[in-house]
Amino acid sequence: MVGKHATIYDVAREAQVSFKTVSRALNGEESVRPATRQRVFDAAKKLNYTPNRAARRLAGNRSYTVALFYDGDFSSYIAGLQLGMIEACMPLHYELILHPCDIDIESPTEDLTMFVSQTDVDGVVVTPPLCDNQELISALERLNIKHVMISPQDHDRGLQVYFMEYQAAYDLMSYLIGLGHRRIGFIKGDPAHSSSRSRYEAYKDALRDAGLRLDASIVARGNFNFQSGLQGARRILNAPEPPTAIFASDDDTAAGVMHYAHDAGIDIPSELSVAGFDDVPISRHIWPTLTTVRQPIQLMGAKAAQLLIDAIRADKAIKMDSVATILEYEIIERDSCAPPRSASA
Amino acid sequence: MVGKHATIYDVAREAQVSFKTVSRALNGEESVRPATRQRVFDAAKKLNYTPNRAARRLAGNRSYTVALFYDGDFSSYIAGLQLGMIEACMPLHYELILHPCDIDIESPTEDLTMFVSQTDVDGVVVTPPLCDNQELISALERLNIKHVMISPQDHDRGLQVYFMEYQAAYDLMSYLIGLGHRRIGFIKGDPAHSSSRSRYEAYKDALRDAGLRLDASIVARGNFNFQSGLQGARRILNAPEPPTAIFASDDDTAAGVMHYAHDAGIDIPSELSVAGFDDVPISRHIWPTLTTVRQPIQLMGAKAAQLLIDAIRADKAIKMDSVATILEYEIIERDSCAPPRSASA
DNA sequence: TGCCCATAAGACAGCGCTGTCATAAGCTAC
DNA sequence: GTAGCTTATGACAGCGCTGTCTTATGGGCA
Repeated sequence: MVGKHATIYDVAREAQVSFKTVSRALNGEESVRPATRQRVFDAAKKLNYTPNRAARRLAGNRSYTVALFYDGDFSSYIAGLQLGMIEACMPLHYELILHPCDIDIESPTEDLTMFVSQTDVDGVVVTPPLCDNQELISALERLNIKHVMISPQDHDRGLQVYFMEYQAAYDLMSYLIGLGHRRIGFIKGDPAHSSSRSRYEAYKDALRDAGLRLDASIVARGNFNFQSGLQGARRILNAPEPPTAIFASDDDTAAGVMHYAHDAGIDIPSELSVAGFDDVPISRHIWPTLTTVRQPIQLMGAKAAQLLIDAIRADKAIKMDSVATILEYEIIERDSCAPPRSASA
Repeated sequence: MVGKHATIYDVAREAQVSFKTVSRALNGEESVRPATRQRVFDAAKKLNYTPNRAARRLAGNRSYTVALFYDGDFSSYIAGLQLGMIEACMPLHYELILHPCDIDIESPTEDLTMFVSQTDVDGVVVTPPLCDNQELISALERLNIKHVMISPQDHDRGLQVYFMEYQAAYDLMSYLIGLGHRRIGFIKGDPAHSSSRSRYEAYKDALRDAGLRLDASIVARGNFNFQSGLQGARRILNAPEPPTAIFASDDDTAAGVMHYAHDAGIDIPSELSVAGFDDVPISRHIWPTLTTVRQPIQLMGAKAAQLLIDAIRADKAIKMDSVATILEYEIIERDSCAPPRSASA
């Protein structure tokens, strides 16, 4: 379909060089004289040439494909990473495959190594909580499978992209405390994710640093989802002494909290402030709009893909022991947080 | 990485046949004796053999890859289609590439044909509103690019997957009317989507069939997004005689309507019923939960991919003029709709 | 028993590239 | 001008399959 493609031979003929020189020029190899390279480029452009990927894969023994390995639902978070990765992959002529893994059912390590060997992807981006699975990461290292981790716990190992989780959560707490809140509830994230721990630590530290008491009756377990926000809010808002603000470990959880509050006739933000984390689209669509921390999710995906492809290309070159890209976060103030009544009264 | 793969030659040696016979057996071709086929299968399994995709692509001149062509944001709708497609593609050893297209900026036809020729995907799934772009579809037909349309307007042309849009919207209207509503507002969808038209037609017909008057002051334009729900609600709820219910053309729009109502202190559902369309996740996460129509989005994606791959494989076989898969919809009753006050009073 | 045809299996080329090695061209230094 | 080097370019094989053509094998029928 869509007519025949020009091949490397056509370009070679047009540029009056051997097909091998075309290959070299187009792949940016060193030993091609600038003038020759230019001739090749011109010929390629004239013939509207694009290399045949199947042939490259076969001859080069690489797939020019990377995978996004994730666990659980295809959340907005994963969708964001995917978009970022596509954005980075396209111009480099790499393709992206999604690979969902059910962490509960079978060994994710086996699942991933099988997948890599069958699809021969050149590398993988590993998302939380999989990137904190020691066995999995060790296996990737041992088998020399190129990989980049997104927001892992351990920052001294391998290629990774993250932002300052702890700092961001601490800042958000400072913001709430700055509004005058003295009793702030907390709903934890999925215990399998290391971010859950960082956020909780930040919560505790911020309380302590502000001279506030940690009260277990207004802290609830959670799971990074709507349901756990609902349940957490039920527990916390029915505590003997309910808080004036709740910091939910992510936006979906916060949406659950707000849902419960609405049901219970508790006004947000006048009676209860709610803050989330992530800044996924729902935070702008719920009512009132949610104050949260913006993670640069899509950018993280793009950076991860770049890092991965660089590593693939460098391959035999220097072994990069640990390279991290640290991105910026931002607190997004919206309508779900306000000074507590007591403070304003 | 991950050790060497067995090749077709290894299998051939193991099964004591020529490599060509292995190829035939594994590809399900006719002329292989059952006993031979079995030997080949056993050998393949024993050696844990998987065909090398790059080699197949190169030799077979096919890419074993299909694309999802969409316009605008990567919405939950597109995400759902993608998941369905992946689900169908995986077992058939096909890969999926996403291809976003900005319908406004350049010619989508040129964009798509360029894309197909560069990536040599074997086929494309075309989503609304692109699937109603006559020029685009004609080009695909002319160039003999295999394609499946999702919910197109014209049901007599090409391969397609859809559900009864009009009927679904009509049913939802009947539901609202059945609750006792006599003044029902409507917010249209993106005029570029043919579904917008169907839903609006259904709205008008249902009103007429129930002997109700169509009142332009409670009908608003829209765009299938949160923002247009917000704006539409402002217009409709400030009309001289506001409605007791609003049917929003999709869930995001409905979320916007609910947001506006909350801001304006209008209680849902006691003062205003709101219904959406699609049943994307947000409909369960907003408050109150949204009554809507469930489209089997993921299933549509899966069916589309199946249809597409079947068509690719059939290729030289019978030219299928028009094959449609029609799926079921379902009305999901949640908390955002109730009888109007006047009726209950 | 022998001939013919259908069906099963093999031989071979080649898809469009990349890797490796061989060779030509260009440059310096004497 | 020429040895002796570096650098640019070319020749060639081969990646692991599929398509096409050719050859073996076996069964039916006279």
